[in-house]
Amino acid sequence: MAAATHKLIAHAGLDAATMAAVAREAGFSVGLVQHYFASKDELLLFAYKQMTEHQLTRVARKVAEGEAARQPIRAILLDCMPELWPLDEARRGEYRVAKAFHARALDVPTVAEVARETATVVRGQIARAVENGKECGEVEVQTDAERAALELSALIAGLADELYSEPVGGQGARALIKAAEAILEDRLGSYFPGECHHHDR
Amino acid sequence: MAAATHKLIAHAGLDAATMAAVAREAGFSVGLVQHYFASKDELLLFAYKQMTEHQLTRVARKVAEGEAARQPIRAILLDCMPELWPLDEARRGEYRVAKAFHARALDVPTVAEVARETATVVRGQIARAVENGKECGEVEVQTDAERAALELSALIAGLADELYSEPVGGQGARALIKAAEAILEDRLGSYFPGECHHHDR
DNA sequence: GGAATAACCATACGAGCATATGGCTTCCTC
DNA sequence: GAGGAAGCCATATGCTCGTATGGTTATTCC
Repeated sequence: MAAATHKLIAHAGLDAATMAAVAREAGFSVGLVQHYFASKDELLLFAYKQMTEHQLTRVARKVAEGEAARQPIRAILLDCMPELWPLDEARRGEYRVAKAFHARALDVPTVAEVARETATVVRGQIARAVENGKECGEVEVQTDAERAALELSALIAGLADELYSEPVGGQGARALIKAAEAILEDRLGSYFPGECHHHDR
Repeated sequence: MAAATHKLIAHAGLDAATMAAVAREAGFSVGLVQHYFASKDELLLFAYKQMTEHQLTRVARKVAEGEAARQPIRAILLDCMPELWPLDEARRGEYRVAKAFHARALDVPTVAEVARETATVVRGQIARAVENGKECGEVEVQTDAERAALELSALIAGLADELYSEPVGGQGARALIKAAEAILEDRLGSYFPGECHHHDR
């Protein structure tokens, strides 16, 4: 049911996600949707929460993989961040849903709460990565981790917007993606200039 | 009339900007609004266009002032960019309106066109500033101006999001603004490391 | 000065929506 | 096997919205 909601919003915006449309898309009746969700707001909020959870889970898995492979933190971050970019149709859909809810967050406090929370989590994880980088020698010790996390998370979000405007698959899109990746790499390089000095045991 | 629309959207979101509400807010009848705008879409698009025009005009004035005062390009950019940040109630309102339309742009091509165009203008102006910086010695000649503009515009947009989440006026807000300004200053510093070598005549 | 054009209004209409209501079935559980 | 909860549905209700309609009052221009 949340999947149907996601699909509708991704395809035609929040306004298209009516109770009737969700029910039809999910193959149920309107009444059943009401049976599980007391109101439309509840349904939307649930769908939104679930999507952000999925995103964060994917990122967490990538982090775990990177750590298992003993990759430097810089490389792990470089691998994770484009997970939030609209690089294929699935992630373009997520981007659209996220944007729709960001607008809704301006007026609906419960949505704003979720948006704020996920943003805080992302920034916190980046900040922790920078702190870890200090310990293992990738990051200079005087670096302000919070400030770095602020810049990096802002940059990711901003680049996502720029990337979305170019339709996927074209040559212009490929060039843009290259540019965005290069920017991210550069910026990560400026915050993580060193080599990890930990040795495999 | 566009002002009334702006006010409503800024205060309560796109959904609150109904024909009746706009008419009431502007002190006219619904019929008169219809007389000037063939459809609601037309009204919304006009209001959006006008707002972006206002923003770009303000920026252009700041640029002109900075050039008249022979300020270095880096300083002019540092002065202009926060113009798009939600630093006071007026600009918070503009931010909300812009966000609402960005979401709408996902589904309405005419809105997407305007959003895309203004984004292109902003990026183009930054790129031109970088090119100018090369000529006067502030920027290293091998710098990729398009890439720099991409990063800077993404950074501004991303930082705007981060800034908005903190309510204005608090101490947390002031700290965040400081941090955002510091980041922007740093980044401008990395793209504009030199001094202008032009002399006053 | 008269006709056409523009400014301006109240109200009607019809569609779409969220939600409420009252039901029917299935499946546990005591 | 009675009964009650949970799964499931069709339809009614009432509201809000964009737009259509048919006007009246100014203004302008020949």
